Amino acid sequence: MTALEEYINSFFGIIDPDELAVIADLFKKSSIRKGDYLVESGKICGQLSFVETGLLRMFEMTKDKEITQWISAQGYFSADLSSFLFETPSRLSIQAIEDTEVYSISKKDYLIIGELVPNWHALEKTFILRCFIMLEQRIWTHLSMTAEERYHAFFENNKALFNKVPLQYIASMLGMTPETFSRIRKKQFQ
Amino acid sequence: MTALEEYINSFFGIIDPDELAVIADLFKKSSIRKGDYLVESGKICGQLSFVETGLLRMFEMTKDKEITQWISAQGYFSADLSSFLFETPSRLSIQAIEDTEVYSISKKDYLIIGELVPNWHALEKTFILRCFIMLEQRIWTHLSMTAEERYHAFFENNKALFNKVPLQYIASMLGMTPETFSRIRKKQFQ
DNA sequence: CGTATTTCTTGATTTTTGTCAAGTGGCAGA
DNA sequence: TCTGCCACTTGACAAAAATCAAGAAATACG
Repeated sequence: MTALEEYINSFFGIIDPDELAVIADLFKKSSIRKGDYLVESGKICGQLSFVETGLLRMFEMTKDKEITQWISAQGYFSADLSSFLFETPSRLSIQAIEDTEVYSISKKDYLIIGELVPNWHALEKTFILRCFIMLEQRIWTHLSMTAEERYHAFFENNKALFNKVPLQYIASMLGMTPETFSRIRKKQFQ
Repeated sequence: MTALEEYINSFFGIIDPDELAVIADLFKKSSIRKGDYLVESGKICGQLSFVETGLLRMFEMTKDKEITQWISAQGYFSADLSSFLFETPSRLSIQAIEDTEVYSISKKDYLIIGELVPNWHALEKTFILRCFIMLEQRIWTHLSMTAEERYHAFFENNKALFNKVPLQYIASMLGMTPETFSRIRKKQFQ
């Protein structure tokens, strides 16, 4: 199984190998230079992408600052799901934190999958539902944990990110300032 | 259009009237006494329900307290979506805050819809995606707002709830203590 | 290399929020 | 009507987190 096929399997559920090959074939590889955008706020998110190498950051502007919503590393997908599926303007921007390679599928090709794979709607439902569950989990961390607890929970599951991503982005994604993040960090190592 | 049909339409998207009638017919009305449970944590959530009258509260236990995740009033659905769709044990409990009437569909009947309504999978996708978007919006309030701002944002859109729901539940749902909630409230009215 | 820029850290302080404890008021049931 | 819960409020205090300002470290780049 190729790397891309594994990524797809991990989000859409187990797929028949032949069908999986058909689906994977509709994804096209492309590169995004550090600082460039995969999706720009206000435009329609026209593709669903899986990260092969590099890092993507989803963020949204407030009046006075950017708020990072999510960071996608290898094996994760990146897209504004509601913009991609409903074809509405994206509120989020997606930018490459470093040079990044992605496998992307266009909306047109995404719709073709439905014709090629009999069981596609069930897989698609699984995919969206898994995204929903991830967000439920994340809301839970905000309702039940302090900033420090959110830090540790995230650190345990994403140690690799801490060497590669500007920490201010992780701080923002966890709902705290860079200063608070830095102080929690200091405590952790002394 | 019946009330139930309107509730369904508002979450699943516009549905052909004949199909809508077929779907609505699979929902059965039932009553839940104040304090009784629609879903119990650890068991599988076996139905998807729309509230006709009354109030339901979704909550989850931590070591030392209950955290309210959501309150469903008239027109809203209530279920542990991932438990209902994946048939996994529910982490949440759903309890009636007051005597409540719901229209519920069992998992068995829910699956039958797929056979009766050709376009059902698209509607179902819309439904889950809308739930996803609601959670995205909610995470945004935790990343970008203070407790006081969350209070006001919620108050503006849910004024009616404030007369009917024990305020401690709303406080919990917004991620603050009852005391903080009470103080913000006091400021609001003086 | 060295310099500029960005990112991260640290300290001092303020603001926000939580905790603990006591008190008020309503409301249901004996 | 009285009693005993609940839910809510309030005050005093503690803890958590944000802000502001300065400096250190890392990184990018000529």
